Amino acid sequence: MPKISDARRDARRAQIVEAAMRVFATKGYQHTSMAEIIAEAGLSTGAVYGYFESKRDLFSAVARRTLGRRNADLEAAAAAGRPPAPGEVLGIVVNGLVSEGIDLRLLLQLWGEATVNPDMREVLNAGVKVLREAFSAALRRWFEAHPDQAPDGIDVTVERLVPVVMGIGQGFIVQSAMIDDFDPPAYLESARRTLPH
Amino acid sequence: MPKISDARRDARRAQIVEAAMRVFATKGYQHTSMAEIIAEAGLSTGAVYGYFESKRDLFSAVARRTLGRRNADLEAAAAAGRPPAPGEVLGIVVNGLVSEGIDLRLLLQLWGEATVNPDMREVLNAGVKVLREAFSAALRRWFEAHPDQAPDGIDVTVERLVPVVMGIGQGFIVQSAMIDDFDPPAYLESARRTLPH
DNA sequence: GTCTATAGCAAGATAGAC
DNA sequence: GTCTATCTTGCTATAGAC
Repeated sequence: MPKISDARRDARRAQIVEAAMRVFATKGYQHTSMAEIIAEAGLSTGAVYGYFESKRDLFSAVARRTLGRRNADLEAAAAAGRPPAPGEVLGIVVNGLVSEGIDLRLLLQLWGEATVNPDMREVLNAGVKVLREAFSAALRRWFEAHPDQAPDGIDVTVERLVPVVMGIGQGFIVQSAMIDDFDPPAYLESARRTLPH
Repeated sequence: MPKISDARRDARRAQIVEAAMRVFATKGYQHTSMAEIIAEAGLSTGAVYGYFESKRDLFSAVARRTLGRRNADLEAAAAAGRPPAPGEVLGIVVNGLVSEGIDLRLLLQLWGEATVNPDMREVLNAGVKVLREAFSAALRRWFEAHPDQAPDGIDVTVERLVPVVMGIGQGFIVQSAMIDDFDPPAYLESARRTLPH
């Protein structure tokens, strides 16, 4: 029996998650204290702990949110008109991240944490699985329209290609977060040329 | 004026760095305490702090060492007989990492730390710059032997391709460290097919 | 549900003997 | 140069009032 309306509860959760994302992005997960998130959200310790039982739990909510949105982008793209080529599919996801204002450094921190924290790893694996399906669906649509590009069969080709497309996307994130003179459009353009098109 | 021989000093430093790498890899940089590294190295607090002034400094030594070795692999490959194709160049670097027993999770943690720690970021940028040159040299050799694959000119093609090749490598590291059912040989094989060959 | 105050703990780094 | 002992700081999470 919730003592406040679901809507109000969800709004509070969103308020806290968004505050956490801002602080995590600038200071990093590990270097962010609960006190900072609490201050950014404009709430009190007790209030925040009423919604999230630990810093880890909060981070995992951030991960779920981000992965869910990317998945939605891909499904929208798969449902739209002309099927995008592999490089364009990649562009959709990456640009979705960027245009939503997600600091890509946050993703690197998320991955780093997952290497060490089994809970986090599980959250990411579940999310990646869904994302991989969405990538597969999007690529399959394109290869069905261009069967000459898949001499070994569409299913085999798609299954083979998906990890590399995702890998190029992960490379984008790594370089974008880490390299001073990284050139995002040039990277994506080169990915487009390299992947089947 | 060193009070012990340079050789002995270097050996101690290596001993400490190697112990740190082992602990960082299994527990993660952030979750590793100096006490653990010190125990793993079989030394005392004072001894370790005599060689590295902070945990961060130690981590930065780990980064320098790892990047330096990869660079050496690539230079060796570039100097060897038949120039390897882009996908093979990638394989050389990745397999170098793996066969040296480097836990790839360590690299993700390294990147995560670099997003937040300017000193670390600088170390990595310097290393990546060197590594990028080595990649460029290796790819250039191959395109010089296969100019038909570079219709826009070798220099342009190489410069365009290097970030994506590195990106695919970074994707390998991310997926390898994070995804439960990742298949490394299949990934590398697919990369070989996707890149010019 | 939200607040303030603080318990309780872990960890990085230092001091000083040998 | 290396050791042991410990100081100091900063943080997560809880307790209890409103």
